[in-house]
Amino acid sequence: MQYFIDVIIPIPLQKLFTYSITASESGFLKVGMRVAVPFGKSKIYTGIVYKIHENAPTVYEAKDIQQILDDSPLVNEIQLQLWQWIAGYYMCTLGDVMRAALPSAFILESETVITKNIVENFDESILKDDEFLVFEALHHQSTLKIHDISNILDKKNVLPVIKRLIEKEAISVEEEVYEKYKPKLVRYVKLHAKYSSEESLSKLLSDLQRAQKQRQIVMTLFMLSSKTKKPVKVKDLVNESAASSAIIKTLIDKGILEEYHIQTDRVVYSGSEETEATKLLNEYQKTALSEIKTSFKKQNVTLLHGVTSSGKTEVYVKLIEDVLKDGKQVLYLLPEIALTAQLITRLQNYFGEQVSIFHSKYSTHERVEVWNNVLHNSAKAKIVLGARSSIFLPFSDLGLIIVDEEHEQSFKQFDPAPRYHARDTAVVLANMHQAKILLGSATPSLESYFNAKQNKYGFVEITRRYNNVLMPDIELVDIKDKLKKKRMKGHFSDRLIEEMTETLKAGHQIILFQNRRGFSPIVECKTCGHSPQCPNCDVSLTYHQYRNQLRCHYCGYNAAMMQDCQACGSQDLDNKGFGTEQIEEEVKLLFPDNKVARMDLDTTRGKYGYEKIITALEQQEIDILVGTQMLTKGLDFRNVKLVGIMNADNMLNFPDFRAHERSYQLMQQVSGRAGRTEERGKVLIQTYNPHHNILQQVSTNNYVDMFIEQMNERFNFKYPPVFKQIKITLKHKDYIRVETASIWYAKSLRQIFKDNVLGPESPPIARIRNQFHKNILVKIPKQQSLVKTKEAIIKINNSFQSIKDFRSVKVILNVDNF
DNA sequence: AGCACGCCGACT
DNA sequence: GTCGGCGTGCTC
Repeated sequence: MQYFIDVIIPIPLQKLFTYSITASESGFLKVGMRVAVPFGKSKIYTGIVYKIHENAPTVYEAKDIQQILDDSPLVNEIQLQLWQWIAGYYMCTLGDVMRAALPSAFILESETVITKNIVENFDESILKDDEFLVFEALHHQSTLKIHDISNILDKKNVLPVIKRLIEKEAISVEEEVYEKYKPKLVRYVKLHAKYSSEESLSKLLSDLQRAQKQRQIVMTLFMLSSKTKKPVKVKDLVNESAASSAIIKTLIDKGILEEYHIQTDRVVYSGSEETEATKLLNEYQKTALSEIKTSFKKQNVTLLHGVTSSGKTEVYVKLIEDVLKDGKQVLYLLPEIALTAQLITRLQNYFGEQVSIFHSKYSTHERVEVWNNVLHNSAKAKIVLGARSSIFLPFSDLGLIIVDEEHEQSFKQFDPAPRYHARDTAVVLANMHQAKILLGSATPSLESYFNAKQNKYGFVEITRRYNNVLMPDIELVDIKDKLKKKRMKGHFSDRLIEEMTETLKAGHQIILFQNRRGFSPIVECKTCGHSPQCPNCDVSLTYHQYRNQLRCHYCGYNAAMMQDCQACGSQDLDNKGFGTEQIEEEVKLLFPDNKVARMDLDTTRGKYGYEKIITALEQQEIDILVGTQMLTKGLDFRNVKLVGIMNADNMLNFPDFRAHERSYQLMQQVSGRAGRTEERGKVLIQTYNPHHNILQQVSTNNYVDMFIEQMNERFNFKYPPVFKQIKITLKHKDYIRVETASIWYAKSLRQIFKDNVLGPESPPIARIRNQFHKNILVKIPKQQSLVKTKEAIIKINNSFQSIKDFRSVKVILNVDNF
């Protein structure tokens, strides 16, 4: 009997690959284990066992696997089921999903290792110069990597050289696979066992009379171990005795000390051992909690619509407590940026070391440890607090998923496939586990609210803020009118300056929101009208004053700011539009006595850049904070009393069918930062169009009106959530080619979907990173089968790929188009 | 996606 | 004449 396995390989290919295994391997291997398999001429990849069977492939010879990498499955059956769902729903391959799901340390790669052949009297004269350099290097170093050879020869393509050396039998190559994850070992020392008796110890100490330093270390070690009754780390010993590690090494070499290693977790909970009792809920929270529980009896999914600062987190905490009592796991999903120290500490105070954190700022080693803790259902990972990718962790017994800030678009992965939405995937995951899932937001997405209204989801509301603080007072300021009456100072209306002055006088803090970073998005020559463009993208370059640079926000291109116009040489340059930098500068001029800070992508680059600003604001070292939408994410600043939105129009006019919904959410969320304790907060929104419906709805905090009106639009224009949609983007560096390709694609789609195909259209930014884009939209009515629609699109896509002129055109399928 | 094979321009 | 550019095709 022959045995085979079907394997998922982390490459974007539709099919699984079949390898042959021995009978004993078939007895050992289980679905979900990793195997290293040879692929192509020389590569070795990590694959996940998907199926074990006995059906020999007919049209090719299956290769043998190279080795088995696990002794128990790394991925469980539910996960594989979820992967399958993601690949199907989001139209990508299992390989794409595997790449996104596994921490990269689990995906081993092979590396070519070059060694010298042992040949007597090798004739070096047959080698050419570069070949000799490599050969010579192997005298000093037993093995070389491809990368090393690139360095030695100082060129990129070194394969021909290696090939010639192999032909001349000077060297040989081998593929080496290695584990990327290394458990963290901490070095400990103890006194050698032979000094365990009093007698031998005192002899040792007298022997060391002449080596005071060494004696000192032995004494310190003695002191430390009797004080803590725990093993002593080398690091602690060094610190405590103020000795160099060289002396410790001497002692180890002399056989006086003995060193040993203990495997340690990288992520260690450092809080106190005791956990706090959870807070008592107020009556609104209590009602919400019991309503959620009732709703969970009927439905797995419930939407919690709680106004900003209504204390949703406390409600989540109570729900988590219940689930933990049943011994089940909890997943708490948050947008990356809202995953702040504030919230983490809060949860750790309640649940201690049962909380694990999982997000992209964590190193791959730390992620492996969280993965393993979840896989073994360890007590350290009963609650996982994480960003979107934590839906891929190997949960075996999930009882509850919480998706906080459920409206956040960052739950949708954009660039590499799988382009999944973590909230929607979490709903599917919860169903697979028979778990409950709670979606929470102060400004729910139309999708979720619609589902709740259709009774697809349960629905619970909290309409009061915690401590009965009033919702902020929102005032719209007409800047068109202010301009006419000459009541603007730069980008500040007299009203805003007035309120700011008053707030500062009362000792409170201010947040100013401007949804654009940099100093000004367009630099224009006043003489000839020329403005510098990005050489790779169809956008104007944004001027960044702090580095005196022009930068492209799409590809990262940058250049020094020029002194005069590059087209006509005029020195009369003008800045059009404004960003956070410019606002910061104007504030500094208007309020020279107050501390101003800025929070955007540019000031939060470093690992703790973000945290630093938040802490400074909390400790009231900052009076006025200027920032982009980063400011909106669930932060709790007690002393902020005024929020200013510098310009509401640029977000409202954004060319996207969700722009109005997003503007509402954004403004409502920023407004929510004002007056979170006792006193009522104030919000000023500056706009050219104060009669805009969205602004009216924001100022009256009328979510339902916004929902009804937007749903009408979505209905009229056949947009989600009324219709489903799939966006198809084609990219190529040659404009003519994408254009012909997209016309062909749209025509084929129209043959099946008729009027429900839109485009092809060039997006507002037609070229990014030297690639021209074309979009085609397929609208899918509710009654039309989603599965069949996707099948038809895949069929068209396959025919498209088989046309050789189109093969170089990149196609991106974006399901749901968030 | 890699990576090899294969066919044409710019350098010794 | 070679080096190296990227179009084309395959990977169990």
